[in-house]
Amino acid sequence: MERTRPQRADARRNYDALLGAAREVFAEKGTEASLEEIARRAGVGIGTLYRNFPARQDLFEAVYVGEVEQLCRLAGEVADRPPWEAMQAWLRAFVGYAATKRAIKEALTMESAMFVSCRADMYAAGQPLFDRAQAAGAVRADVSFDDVLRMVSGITAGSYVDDAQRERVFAMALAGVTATPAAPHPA
Amino acid sequence: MERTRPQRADARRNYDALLGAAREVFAEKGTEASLEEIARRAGVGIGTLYRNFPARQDLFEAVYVGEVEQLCRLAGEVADRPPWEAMQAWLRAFVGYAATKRAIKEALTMESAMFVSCRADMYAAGQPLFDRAQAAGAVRADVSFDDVLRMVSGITAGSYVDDAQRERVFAMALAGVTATPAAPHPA
DNA sequence: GTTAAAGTGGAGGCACGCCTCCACCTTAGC
DNA sequence: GCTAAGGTGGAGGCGTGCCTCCACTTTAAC
Repeated sequence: MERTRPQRADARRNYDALLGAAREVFAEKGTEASLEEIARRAGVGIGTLYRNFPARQDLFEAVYVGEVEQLCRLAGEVADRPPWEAMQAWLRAFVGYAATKRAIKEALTMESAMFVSCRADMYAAGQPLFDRAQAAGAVRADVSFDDVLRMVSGITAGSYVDDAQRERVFAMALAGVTATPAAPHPA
Repeated sequence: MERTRPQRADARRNYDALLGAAREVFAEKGTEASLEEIARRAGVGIGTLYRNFPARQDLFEAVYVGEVEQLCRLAGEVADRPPWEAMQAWLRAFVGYAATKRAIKEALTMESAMFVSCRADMYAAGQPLFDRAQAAGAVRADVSFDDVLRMVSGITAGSYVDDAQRERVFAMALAGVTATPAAPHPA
């Protein structure tokens, strides 16, 4: 955000390459991914990575901030759609961001100042959509926004046979968000 | 199963200690946990671990086999309860086994012969409960047993504020299993 | 008690990731 | 073109995990 970027052209190119590589690698391997692999993939030396991002946390935060900003923006864009449709669209975006895909579960419990603040922004953006959907009766009354977000992260981080299954499972879980609390006991 | 156990008393003690430690450590750290930590926690040398379990896979399988057997046994025990109640009880047990808790997601896609066979046993045990619940109308018709298992593993592997939230989220997701496919669009 | 078979455990070689440091290369301003 | 400030990248020290190997210890059979 207010991170001072390197000035020289090559420096800036490297900075961007690192960010891109980090986005990819974090998406594939989670927060614990090797920094050397990120540097390799960005085509820069490990020293350059450390010059730009002294700690692993700094790199991950730089990626994460971008994702969160997009998510916040999206919340505004879908606000004029019907409550449940808007909520669903936002949740889909929430799981869609590659950088957070494998790391988002871990991110939900990280403690650094920037994480706490980003999480607050993200929740602030999504919560109104949730409240509206709940008020409209599209979401059961006994769950919180946080519950839904964690459920969705867990499901997304899981492994599936193919994307169709992932989508099917996601839809099934979403149905649980809308369903009435007491599960039916037919038979 | 037909694994030949060490004969000497101390050897057997060590074998059991290793299995117990592995169960704990795999539960906490997933399949990639450090074998040296397992040996440390079992109070034996790393050499002893390798004598009993030449490959990481062997150790994990030894733990996993035990869990799967219990799960298969349980399927028989709950079979006389109402369809949905039985299914639910079994799913709870499925997520409850500590050893697989963090590792189960990974285990679902492992390729070794023993994994494939264990998975087959586990599915064979759970599938009838599922089919019965589906036939009774307690489970929506457009999902498979595999879908549900993967959803449940994903949710279980997630992180939560406390156990109450984990339970709440699990229940919410289960409601999705029973709900009708078409999500309501009120308002 | 003796003894040989069984079992032990940790040192050590290897690989890899973390992070620091600095000799060298690039850039931009002149 | 020249040059110094800015930037680079990888060698190297450290830690940790993997796995092997074998001198030593323990067991149990006699």
